[in-house]
Amino acid sequence: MGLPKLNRLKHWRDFQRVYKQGTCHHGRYLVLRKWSTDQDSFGLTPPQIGIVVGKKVSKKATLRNRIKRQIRAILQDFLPSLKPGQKLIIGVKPKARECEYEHFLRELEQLLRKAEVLNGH
RNA sequence: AGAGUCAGCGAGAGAGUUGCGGAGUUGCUCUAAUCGGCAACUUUGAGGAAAGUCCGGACUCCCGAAAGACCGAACUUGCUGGAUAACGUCCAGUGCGCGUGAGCGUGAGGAAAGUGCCACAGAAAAAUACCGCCAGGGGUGCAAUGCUCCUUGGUAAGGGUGCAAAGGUGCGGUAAGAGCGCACCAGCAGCAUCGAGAGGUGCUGGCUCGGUAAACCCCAAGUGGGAGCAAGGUCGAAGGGAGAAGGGUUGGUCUGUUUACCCCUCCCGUUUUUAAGAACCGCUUGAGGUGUCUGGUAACAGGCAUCCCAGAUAGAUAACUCUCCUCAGAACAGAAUCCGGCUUAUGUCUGACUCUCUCU
RNA sequence: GGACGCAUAGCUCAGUUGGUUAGAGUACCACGUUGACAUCGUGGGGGUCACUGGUUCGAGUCCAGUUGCGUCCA
Repeated sequence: MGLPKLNRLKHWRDFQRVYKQGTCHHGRYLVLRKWSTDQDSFGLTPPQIGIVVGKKVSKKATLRNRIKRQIRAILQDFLPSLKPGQKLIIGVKPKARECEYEHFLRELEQLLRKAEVLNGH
């Protein structure tokens, strides 16, 4: 994982919680799911992000890994500006098979703004 | 120049910025202490197939008195010899087949131990006589040694059928024919010889025998069976569910009232069990790489020197920029306990060799 | 990661020890029945037996490899 350990979403239960209770924002190639813990409480955990690339995107493990890495690399830049206490899942749609790095960059920026996850907006 | 065969290297290289996994050192922090957390530095970080899971092992647990010997069953393998921990793998050789050739392929034991099957067609699918050919006998009619009919026997030349028809071709021979005889070829048996063996070569003999064993089977060799690192083991015990017996208490039911008994709820500790989750071990020093020498045609083995080279657990290699190489820049593709193979997917380059054409 | 199973008509499935032209139901089409439709009856079309190679005279079936889909195991 290109992300620091603190910012990874690991537990199976956390994923379930985000899927059931979180809000959903669709893009063209990506899906962003968000679930915020009590925003007022001061148990400020850092933002945790998980990336999901299903087998429907591609059968090849190398291609799936490549997409994950590219998304992680983009998230590097956004990490400092994320609000704490949030859990995010980024899903990849099958259309993203032929996508380049720049596509992901634009799309992610849009989604993050839409979901109001960023600080100072 | 074109077409082709075989073998091998390597899996773009270097620099910078941001960022991640492991290991080590130092500092800070936490704690009674260890563990842990953070930061800095150093070092290291996917493959030739990591893949398919098709074989063979190592390792672990279960079954088993034990897995030491023999027998049987079941399964696997199948030219010969060797290599190996083992193998369905590899090396060398033999036979057969393909190719003009370099070379390539080979599931290649036994059908003369037995059983089954060989549809349709055909007389017959393993010893058979339908048509035919020939001979003997009889009947009928005619001038007839001939024709026609019946019957007995001989025959495997010819016909047609079929994937396949009883060794093939030619000559002789015969009533007609036939390995009945001869020559050559093929096959079988025996002997001699060469070879470690599969087999090769030569001579002699009698004249014969369909195919199928990726049908059952026979022979030879091998394997205790089953599950697989999500195997298996250790630590810890906060909280949850269920059952058992015990104690306490509240409320309800019952009663005119009280006590005892019974049912449900709650609490307490004891014990058994279950599900889910977490931590650690297994977890990487190995039938290990690299270099060199020796033995061997080779696969490979042995000696010496040297090196330590991923160990993650929602799972680490990315993004951007520049330079070199190139006409242009890359294909197939991601370790998950570890090895030896096989198979499949694939881009580039180098060398050797073969054939064809053209020129000198 | 490991252990298994399946693939036959548009769909759901048969297909015994290899054998002649691979079947059934449903769906589709045509005709009949009806004033018309449904039901019903008759007939018809539709198959790379997942793919590739081998054994065999002959493979849906036997053998080997490939592809796709699915199940189970802490």
